[in-house]
Amino acid sequence: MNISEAAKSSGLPVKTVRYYADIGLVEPSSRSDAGYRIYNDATVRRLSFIRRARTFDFSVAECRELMDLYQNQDRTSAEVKKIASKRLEEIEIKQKELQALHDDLSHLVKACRGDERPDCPIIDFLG
Amino acid sequence: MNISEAAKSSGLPVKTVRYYADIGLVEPSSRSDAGYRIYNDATVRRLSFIRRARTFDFSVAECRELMDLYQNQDRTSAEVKKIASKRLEEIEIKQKELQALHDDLSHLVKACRGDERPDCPIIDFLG
DNA sequence: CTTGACCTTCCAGTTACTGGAAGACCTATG
DNA sequence: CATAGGTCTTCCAGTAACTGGAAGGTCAAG
Repeated sequence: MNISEAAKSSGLPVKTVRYYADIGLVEPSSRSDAGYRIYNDATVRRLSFIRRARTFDFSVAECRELMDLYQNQDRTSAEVKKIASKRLEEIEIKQKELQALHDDLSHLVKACRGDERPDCPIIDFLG
Repeated sequence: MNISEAAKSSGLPVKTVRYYADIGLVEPSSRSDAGYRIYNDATVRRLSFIRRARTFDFSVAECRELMDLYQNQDRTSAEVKKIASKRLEEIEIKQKELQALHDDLSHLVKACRGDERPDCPIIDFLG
């Protein structure tokens, strides 16, 4: 598989696949004579793994950590759960912040008449 | 007010106040003979304005836009409401995504025993 | 053989800061 | 008046995770 096939198959942009190779996160299984990156099923699986983990908001550093666990036969599920739980906590904090943001802003938008006159509670609040 | 007082009063880090001056978002009202940035009540209000807007997830570019509206006497509340409403929609989309993320991940974390054994539904799912 | 799509590397830019170094300045104390 | 330590300045570099683009090599079809 060349890079565009691997990209399509893993659901990542080509640029990102190349980037992951550059930073040593997922290296191609080999190179063609012309220097083209070649991916096999295993490496594409890793790319998919990363893509999924990224949709879960795992940082690339955490992905690297997870990859190590993924490939390590001796790891315990406790190690994995620890990382995932930490991520979950962070997501929950984010959710609360976003909710507060939403409540305040929606309150202000509702209070703003949105007509031609310049007085507006959003601006009053912000200023 | 020197920069650290302005920072404290506006609730922003000193570095950020300096940064906002650099990018021309909020310039100090003047400079001392020694070149120190001097802020007055009006400029500090603008800093607070930006800080609030940023907590609402407005980008700096959007803050600039809001600042223009704020300082332009002829702006209508409709313009301001339009920008804020757009932002609110984005926040709602983000909330949905974050909720989905949370549901999936919490499901996995619950399903993972987190013990000494290597089998782990989180890894199974990601891989 | 040519055309056009695809591949390579490398460099720069994105967002909104943040950290740190080098050096000027300001304030308080002995 | 000297000095110590805190604050200010500018400038440079780095962050995260890509993304865009230029210059040039490669490959498959017609």
